[in-house]
Amino acid sequence: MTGLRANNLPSAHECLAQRFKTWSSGEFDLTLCPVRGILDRLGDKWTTLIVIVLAQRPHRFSEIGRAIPDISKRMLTQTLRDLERDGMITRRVFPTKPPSVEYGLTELGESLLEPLAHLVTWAENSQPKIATARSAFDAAETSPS
Amino acid sequence: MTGLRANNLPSAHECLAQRFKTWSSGEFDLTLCPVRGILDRLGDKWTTLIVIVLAQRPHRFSEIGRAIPDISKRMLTQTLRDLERDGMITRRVFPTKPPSVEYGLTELGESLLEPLAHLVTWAENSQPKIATARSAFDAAETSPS
DNA sequence: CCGGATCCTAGTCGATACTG
DNA sequence: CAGTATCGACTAGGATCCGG
Repeated sequence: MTGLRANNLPSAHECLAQRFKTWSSGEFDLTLCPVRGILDRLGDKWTTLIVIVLAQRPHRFSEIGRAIPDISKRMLTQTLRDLERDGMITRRVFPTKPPSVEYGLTELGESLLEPLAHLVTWAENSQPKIATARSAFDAAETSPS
Repeated sequence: MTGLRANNLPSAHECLAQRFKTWSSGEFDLTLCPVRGILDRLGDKWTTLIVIVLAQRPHRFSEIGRAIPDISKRMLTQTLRDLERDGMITRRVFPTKPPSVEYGLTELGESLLEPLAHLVTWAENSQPKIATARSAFDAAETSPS
């Protein structure tokens, strides 16, 4: 009864519902769910942007900074280290003078691109609707009656 | 040369690369990119969880709270209002006594489920790899030489 | 039962200055 | 060039009290 339809595109509904039931059944604690940690990472201000930049080709430290104008060196360093720690990017140091460092995606990092592209596409397509809903909501707020 | 293969699944690489080139070409400012705002929303601590909960069926206020044990009323209220403002969820008030409110996904909200399910699936599948990479990285840090 | 208002803490991020 | 260190502003988020 819980079988997903194999040939057809199963509704995202079912997919997520199944997953959620698994999570919330038994004593699986949502609080400790590792997926949450990962999603939090993706949600932070810079990770996704850096991944997208590196998706094109490996970049050097300052190159990334130029591609993302409003990131500070501090955040760039920190986010890169987090991504490296999670095995999403590689860090190659060339002992040239002055030294140069090149960052690139690992296989794991590249495997993120596909779901990420889906999400970005959705965001682009939905952006007008969201903007509309938002202004409608705000208008209703400011003129209640 | 830049044509995407139409019949085959185009690599996420190309998809994102195209998108990024569009973004960074001309004077399109990444800072103002509306997609960033949307991704930030998804990344905050509670929105995704609430959307997943509501994906199963409409819920009442306290029901959501019980499904997500470690959320405070404050954050629940705030996140729900943000989602409502963005047109992702509906809010129906029943003038019963005591009053009850039911939240449910709109079409727009449901359209998010699919890309979200992709991402969650990816996160679950990649979680072991990430854990491995993380412990390897930490081990290398604590014993440098 | 639903949620608004207020207070307060803890983490996050940016700017700046400094090292190798 | 590629970071590290320190400080300070900002803000997300939890606790609590209150009203409908």
